[in-house]
Formats: sequence, structure tokens, C-alpha cells
Amino acid sequence: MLSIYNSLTRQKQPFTPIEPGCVRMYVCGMTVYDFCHLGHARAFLGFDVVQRWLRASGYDVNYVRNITDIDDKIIRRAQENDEPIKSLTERMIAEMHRDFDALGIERPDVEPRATDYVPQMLDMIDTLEGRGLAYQAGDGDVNYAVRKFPGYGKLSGKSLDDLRAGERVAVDSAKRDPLDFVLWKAAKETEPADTKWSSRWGKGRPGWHIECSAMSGSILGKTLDIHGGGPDLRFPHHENEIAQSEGAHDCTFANYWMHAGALNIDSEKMSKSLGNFFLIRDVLQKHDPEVLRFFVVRSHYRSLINYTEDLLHDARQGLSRLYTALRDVPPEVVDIDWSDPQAARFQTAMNDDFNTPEAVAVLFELANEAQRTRSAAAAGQLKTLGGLLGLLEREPKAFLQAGIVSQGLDAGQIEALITQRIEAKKARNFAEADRIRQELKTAGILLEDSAAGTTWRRA
RNA sequence: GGCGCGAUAGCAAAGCGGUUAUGCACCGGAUUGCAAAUCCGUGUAGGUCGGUUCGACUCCGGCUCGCGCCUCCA
Repeated sequence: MLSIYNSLTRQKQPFTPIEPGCVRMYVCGMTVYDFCHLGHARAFLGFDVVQRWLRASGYDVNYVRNITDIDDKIIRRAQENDEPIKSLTERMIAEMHRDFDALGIERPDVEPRATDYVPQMLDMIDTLEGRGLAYQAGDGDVNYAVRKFPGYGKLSGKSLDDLRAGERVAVDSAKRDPLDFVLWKAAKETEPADTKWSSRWGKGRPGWHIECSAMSGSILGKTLDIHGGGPDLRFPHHENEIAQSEGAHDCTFANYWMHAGALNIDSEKMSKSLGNFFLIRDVLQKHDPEVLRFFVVRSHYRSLINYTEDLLHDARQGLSRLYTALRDVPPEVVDIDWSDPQAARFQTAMNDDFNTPEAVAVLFELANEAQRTRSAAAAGQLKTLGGLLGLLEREPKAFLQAGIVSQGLDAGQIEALITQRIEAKKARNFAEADRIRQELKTAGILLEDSAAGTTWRRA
């Protein structure tokens, strides 16, 4: 029923887990040296939806998303900050959780940290060396001998000779082949003690790629159902993971490879040098986290998303329409009946490689139906189906009135002005009533009069 | 240079070889003291050239343009 686009075969395939009813899913997580940015939000939101839908479909999911807490950038940042590695990584992990929680990204079942799996990494490197796939170079580093692994390049569609032809990096003479990558990095005298582990190759630290192979293998076994990650991890990281895991275990590493699409800012790649680098927390200063989630979910997880302020405003308008329907037609609590036409469309869409844009279209149709027919059942379906995407779980009023108070009026000030306006209306002083309406509108507050009284929401 | 992806109405974004995607915005109408929300109505979009077909936005090929990866990167 469910089909998934497999980056390895470049086509959609029916999803068949190794063990019926169970899904072993591994997604490459954060390197914790800085705050999370919008690209992270996009990718991890994408896999959050995948994970949610698998569970909603009845699978017992074991979702592992690692944390890389030892790495060159972490070491550099810790030195810049003059703080211990552990202190920096603990801080960044807490900040990551704060950002992800705000966006409704559920915690994985297991969140392993690389530094807790160094022995497993060393075992794996040992196995690779025993098999002639790894060697210690003159500089002390242990490298993977890429030419010895026949399948190298199968995920990225690159041949070693193509890669060599397009070579742009200075050749590291200690490597037998320029494409060989580091499994174990020999420690340098100048590096702090908390970056060094003992091994039979001498003191050092693991290479980035081996971390994921060791953690996924230790926790989920030699073969995964789904391996996911951001778009730029496909090469070399995932290619190298395959070389390591399949080289060590002699069996398929992952049956389905999933890659999220990229996120651009104003049509350009987000980068610090272009000055268009957005952290999640920066965006949440100005926008509701659920709006950001909706913005991401209304596009397909594999497509390129372009982030602009206008587009985020557009997303807010759309999400407001959905919440307005739930406000006007209180939903009844319903269990989804998958034979219902709209629920079936939603299910079919999600089963078609997690087609959230189509699923969101169903949400709008349910909102229309709820409003048109005052159907509490349709509203209930809207809320429940939305919940499967991590949306529409708040009180409508809470969403519609939520805002950054520091930027404008708070609820008390708004209520006071509304009271003044009601007095003016009673006195048939419509000019004054309209002036207050306009004053509030300028502050981003829209008033809605009805038989039940006056309500407000933020634009 | 190598590998890959994309081009849909004002904007965003899907499915689909022949039948309304959907949302936002816009424009009429109803409603309202005025609005907002809501409801009703209004859209013949598919880069370009050629091919396949009774029929193509949808399949195939060329071209143009845009993007990503090949270096740490979600």
C-alpha cells in the first residue's frame, strides 16, 4: 500500500519492511556545535511526518536519530568559546530540543550520541581493516580504501573515475587513493584531552562517517528498513556509510534511502557568507511555529522549498482558514473511518511517498465542507487528519490570537479597546467605532463582530 | 568537467494520457451600520521545438533556462 521513493533506485517502490509490522528507521541528526537553522527544520520536519505516518499506519517504528557530538567543528567552536566539549554539546543539544519541540518534531525513540559508541566504531574499523578495506596511513589516520569496495558510488551514481576527474581538493598524499576517507583521526599534540580516545591505532577520534554506521548497526541491526538524511548527505556521507556497513557486514545496509529536499532563502542557497542564514529561533521571533511547520508540510518532502517572508505570510493565511473552520464549527471527536472518501484520499496521498501537499488539499476540502454544512463530523475529521501531520492541535482561538506580544498590543490592551468600541457603537458613534477598528488594524488586529459579540485575531 | 533534479495559472503547489486539484491573492454577489469571517460565483495554467497517440500539462527526444551535489554542510 505504502510506496516510497528510494534514492538508491531512483524510483518509487512498494514498502516492505524486513520484519512485518516493524520499521527500523535511521536518520542522520545534528552535529551539535551551533543552533539549528531552517534547513534542519525542513529536513527533520520531513522525517517527522514520515515517522508519524508510519505509526498512524500501524507500524511499530523504531526511529533512531543520532547526535554527532565529536567533530572538527565542535572542537574548533569549543576552543573559540574556551569551554569544554561536553559543555558545548550539552548546551546545543538542549537548544536543539527546544527548537524541535517548538515545531512539533517528535523525539526519536533513540537519540544516540557518537561519543557513547566509540568502542563499537573501533570494532567496526577493526573488522574493516581485517578485511583489507581499511589501512593506517603514514600520518596515523586510519582510512577506508575506497577502491577495495566494489559498490562504491551506487547511491550517488558516481564512479570513482568520474569523481577523480572532477577532483577539486588538494590530494592528501598520506592516502592511497585521493577518495579514501578517514575512519579514525590520529590525535594531534595541540588538541585537548577531551577529544582523544585510545585505540590500537593510537590515540585519536572517530571520523564522521563511521559514527552513523556504528550507531545504526548497534541499535537497529545490520540492515535498516529506511535510512534518511538531508539532501547534501547523499554524497559523500551516505555513500561512505554504505561502504563501511556493507563492507563490514556483507549485507544490504538500508533497503530504502530517503533524502529531504533543500531549502533556499529568497531563491538562493542559505549561507553565512550571503548573509541569508536563518536560525529556527530567528524565524520564531516573528512567526508562529505551527505556521513554519505548515509552510514545510504543504510542500512535498523531496522538493526544493524557497523561503521568503511573503510565502510564510501566505502559509499563515492558509492555516488561519483551517483554524477558522474549527473555530466556527466545533469538531466532534472522531476515529478516522478510512473508507470515508476524504479520509481515503488523505490516506492514498500519504501512502504515495508521503504526498503531504495532496493531504493538505484534503484538509482544505474538509474545512470547506465543515463550514458549508456546519458538520461537526467534517470538522472532527479535519482536526484528526491534521493531527496526523502535527497540525491543528491547538484551540483555534489560541492560534488565531497568538502573536509576538512585544511587537504590538497585548490581549488586555486589545480587550480594553474593544470595550471602548462597543460603548461607541451603543451610542451610535460609528465614526469612533471605526476609528478604534482602524487603530487595531494598524496594530495587526482584526475585529470580527457577530451576534455573539466581538472577537479578534491577529492578521 | 562528472552526476542528478526541476520548469504548472498573479504567487505557492499536486495528481493525472481524454473528466474541477488545492491554498493565498484578486474581482463580482449575499451578509454587515462599516468591516471581518462565512457562503455563492468568476481561472480554459503547464518553458520551447519536434515525436508517439484518435487525443499529451501528463510518454519519448532535442533545445533554453534555473537549481543541487562532486569540499564540512540538513
